[in-house]
Amino acid sequence: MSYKHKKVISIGTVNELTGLSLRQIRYYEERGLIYPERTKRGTRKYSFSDVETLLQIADKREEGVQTYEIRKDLQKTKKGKVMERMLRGQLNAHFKMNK
Amino acid sequence: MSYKHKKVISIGTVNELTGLSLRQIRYYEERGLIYPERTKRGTRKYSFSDVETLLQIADKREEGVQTYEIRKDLQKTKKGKVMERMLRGQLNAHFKMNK
DNA sequence: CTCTATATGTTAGAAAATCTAACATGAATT
DNA sequence: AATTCATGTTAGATTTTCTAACATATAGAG
Repeated sequence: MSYKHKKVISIGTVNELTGLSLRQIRYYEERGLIYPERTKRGTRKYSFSDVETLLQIADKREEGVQTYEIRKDLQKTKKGKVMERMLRGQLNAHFKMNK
Repeated sequence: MSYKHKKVISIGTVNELTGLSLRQIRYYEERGLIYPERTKRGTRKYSFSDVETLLQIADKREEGVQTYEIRKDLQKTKKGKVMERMLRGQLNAHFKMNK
C-alpha cells in the first residue's frame, strides 16, 4: 500500500493538518464520511488520504452542505474510481493495452 | 512537501512499522542517524522516509555495522542525492531540458 | 411556531502513549 | 582490565486519546 493510504497518523496530528477540531474529526467518522483504523488498544489512525478527504469535507461544510450529502458525494466519487478501474481492467483484458 | 517526507508518525507507530524498540529508535536519533521533529510539547514525529532509513539501519546493524559507520554512509548517500540534484539543476539551467 | 435533528463545544475521568533519566549488562574495543 | 557500544528495564511525570454526557445554536419538518 502507498504512503497515501497507510493509516499511521493520530488524531492530534490530523487536527493540525486540517484545522478541524477533534470533535469534528470524530463526528465525521460517526457520520460515515471517513474510516480510520484502530490500534489494538483503540486509538484511531488516519491516512494522508483521510486528511485530504477531511479537507474536502471542511470546504463542503463551509458551503453549508450537510454531512449526509457529503457522504453520498464521497461514495459517488469512490464508486466512480472503482468504475474507472473496472473499465480499465476490462479494456486491458480485451485489448491488452498495457506495457 | 511530499507524503514521504512529512513528519506525522509517532514513535509507537514507527515501532510497529519497523520492529525496532522505542529504545533503539531514540538511540539512533541520539547517534545522529535520524532527525524526527518535535511537537510543541515535545513528542517526536517521523516521516515515512525516516521509517525507510530505520529499516536500512536495522539491516546494517544485523550485519554488525556500528551506528557511527551507518551514519557516515547515510550522509554519503544524502550528499549523493544532493549532488544529483545540483547536477540536474545545472543541466537544466544550461540546456533547458525540462517541459 | 414548536419539535427534532444537525453540528459542534465543553467537561470529566479513565486509559494509553510518550518523555527523560538512570541503572544494568553483555559484547566488542582499546 | 577498563571503556564504549547497544540495548533492556524501570520509574515518575507529562501528554494524548478515548468515551460519554450534557449544552446549545441553527435549520428543517410538521
